Amino acid sequence: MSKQHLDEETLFVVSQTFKALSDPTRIRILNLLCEEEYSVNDIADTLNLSQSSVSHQLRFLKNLRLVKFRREGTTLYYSEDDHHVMNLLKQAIEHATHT
Amino acid sequence: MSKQHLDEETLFVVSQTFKALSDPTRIRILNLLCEEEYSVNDIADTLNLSQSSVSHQLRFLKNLRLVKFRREGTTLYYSEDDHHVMNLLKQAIEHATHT
DNA sequence: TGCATATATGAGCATATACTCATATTATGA
DNA sequence: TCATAATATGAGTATATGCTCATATATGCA
Repeated sequence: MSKQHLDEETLFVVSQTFKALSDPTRIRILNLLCEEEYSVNDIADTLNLSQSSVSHQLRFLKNLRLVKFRREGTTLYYSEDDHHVMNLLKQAIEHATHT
Repeated sequence: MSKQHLDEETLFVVSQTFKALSDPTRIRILNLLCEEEYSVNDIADTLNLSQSSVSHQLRFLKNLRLVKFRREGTTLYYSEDDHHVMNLLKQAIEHATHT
């Protein structure tokens, strides 16, 4: 099941994935998006964050393909795009709240 | 299942847990320890890291109770201490190697 | 075209982090 | 007690990161 030696690429992908989940702001954003889609400003308002900060973090998450978006006029609605990673987050939250 | 709002402490615990898993060196160390116990120098030799670096990272992981150790003379044998977090790591590795 | 709204982006800054080097601590055995 | 082996720790440094502020881009509409 688990490998004796981890190659460079696997190591990079895994560390980047967890890095995405290691920041409280990104966790809060992903925790919102796992329920339903949100616009950038809705995320900022809901979580009391600046528009710029949210946009920067969304770009980060989009680069890792953890979120996606659809356009409606000038508004972009973001939603989750990696069920597996979202599952890792949910497990960790479950674990943290049960201890 | 998932909470609407994440309280400060949950957010902190979850982010710290993923931060532990977000560094390639720590991933390599944990990947070793999930198989069997290793001494500090064995880890350093196996992974080609300095003794100091390994010791610093082990302290980090020990503070989060992700690893534990037993003493045998002057040698400390480290092993995993959080099955759940190890499971998160294994899942991520599995996922990364299957894409 | 011109203006308003929504979002993206770049620069700058303060903090966090992971490493190395040197040294301290701890336990063992002669 | 002294020397050695294994590990821990502190200081210093280079890089990464997450934020803010200002500005750019893009879409819709009059």
